[in-house]
Amino acid sequence: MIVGNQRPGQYTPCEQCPLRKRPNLREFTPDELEFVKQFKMDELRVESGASFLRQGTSSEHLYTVLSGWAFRYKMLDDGRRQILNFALPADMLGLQGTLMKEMEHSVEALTPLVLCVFPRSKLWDLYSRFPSLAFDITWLAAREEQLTDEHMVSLGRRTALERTAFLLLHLYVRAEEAGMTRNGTIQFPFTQQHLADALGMSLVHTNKTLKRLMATKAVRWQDRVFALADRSALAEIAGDDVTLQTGRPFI
Amino acid sequence: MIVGNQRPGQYTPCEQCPLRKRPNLREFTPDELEFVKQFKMDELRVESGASFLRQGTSSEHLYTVLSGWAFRYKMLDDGRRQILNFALPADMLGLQGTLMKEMEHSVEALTPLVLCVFPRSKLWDLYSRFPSLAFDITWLAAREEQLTDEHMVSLGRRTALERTAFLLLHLYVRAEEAGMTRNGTIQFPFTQQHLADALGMSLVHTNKTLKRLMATKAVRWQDRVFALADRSALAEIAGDDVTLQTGRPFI
DNA sequence: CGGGTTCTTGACTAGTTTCAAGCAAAGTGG
DNA sequence: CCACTTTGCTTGAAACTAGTCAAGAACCCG
Repeated sequence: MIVGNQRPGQYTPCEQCPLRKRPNLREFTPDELEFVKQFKMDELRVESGASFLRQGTSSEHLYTVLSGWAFRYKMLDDGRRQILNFALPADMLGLQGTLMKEMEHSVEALTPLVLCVFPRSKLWDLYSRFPSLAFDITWLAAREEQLTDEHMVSLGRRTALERTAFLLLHLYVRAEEAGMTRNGTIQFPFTQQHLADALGMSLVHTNKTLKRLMATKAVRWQDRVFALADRSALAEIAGDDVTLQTGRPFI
Repeated sequence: MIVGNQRPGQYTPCEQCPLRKRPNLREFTPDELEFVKQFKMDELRVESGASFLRQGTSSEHLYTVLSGWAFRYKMLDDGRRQILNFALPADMLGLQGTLMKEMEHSVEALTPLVLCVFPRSKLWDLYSRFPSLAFDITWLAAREEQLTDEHMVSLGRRTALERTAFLLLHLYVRAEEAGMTRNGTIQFPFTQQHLADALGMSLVHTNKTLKRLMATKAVRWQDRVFALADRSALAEIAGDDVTLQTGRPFI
């Protein structure tokens, strides 16, 4: 695990934040931008496969994903793992660890990850001086819950095929919003084991379900490249289409 | 469904809020109390079985449970239901509906329910003038997510017996914190169908799993009365004990 | 005293996991 | 540069878990 900013030359100033250019994100006022600029204390690069937040520890920092993929997960004592959600650029991580006594989940990088680091100590300052930003943080927390609620329906009540279709569609749509797709195609960085741990199924059954799904021609997924061939067919199989909140904030 | 305060004589002024007496809850400052008092616009009584928040609608209000049980749930088109979480006194409901365009889940009363009603329109006021309360709302959102994360592990990775044991223990502990238990005993207001929908299992299988669990003598549950006979045995079966955050806020 | 809801049980079926083995691609080290 | 190992994907068979169907018992309410 790499701690701290290893390449100071590549530090991204908030004025030039690449996330700012994305259409779906709400604008900062000049005041907010000025505050966020000094709220950001560092940039952290994490190599893929490293867990930079761990269940049972308290985190001094709050993070926003600048680039790359991560996932939140929980482990049981005997090694069973449940992936709770994936994190993409503009998503916030570690809020629980700064508000609560300790984190109850871990976060691992799926790809090389660049994170903006915010100190817990200035969070109070943010809440006092920028209620609009405080609002945004609450919004992000509520959205994260909305995503996990939806995933919970999959785990509890959708069939293996439905839930696999739904998760792939969900991830595709989020990646699309993050501008990571090209011609209905995206490089998914996870393995079938990750998918299995997210879907609450065994690896073998996930593999067979994936085959079954690909037999419908709605999607293709080979060599880590995923192609959404027929969205409405996939949504049909999933039993529901995926819509994301528009005009979302980030910090 | 009963709308508005039907019995004005029973309106609970915030100074005399019964939740305030509970040990685990954080205190308000006099200023905060004064604000909350005028933030509370009404008291709502809902009869059991009524859904007072519905997925697909936007809610003008935010609620805090004063007394009674409720549950958050989502329905699929064909009638499958997933219960996401239960709500007890001091829990906040409807935050998603006030922050987002619309609710993505519904909430139904399990018992006659009394709710404090807060208008969305004054939420901005709260964030501007009382950062401490804004912090509390974020805290409550983060906690709700923590609870659903844990439940998600159950649905995805715990066996039927483990997840049943865990949910019962979880509900008992929360009810205990809310002062609703007596001598290791509590009146649970839900049916096996509710439990099944929370556990992501069929009614029949839930019933059989419950029998199996009761055969261990760790718990008893008859005629809606639940008795935690041996907590450590139950925690052992669940694979994990339940601990709640201490010093929680409420509004 | 019905009629409805909830709980219970057994038998059967469908879905899922586990076990085991093989293959391909990528990475490692002499 | 070529064995060798590791990782990820794939497949079939057997064992187990959970769902569906069906029916009866217990209880509550009006």
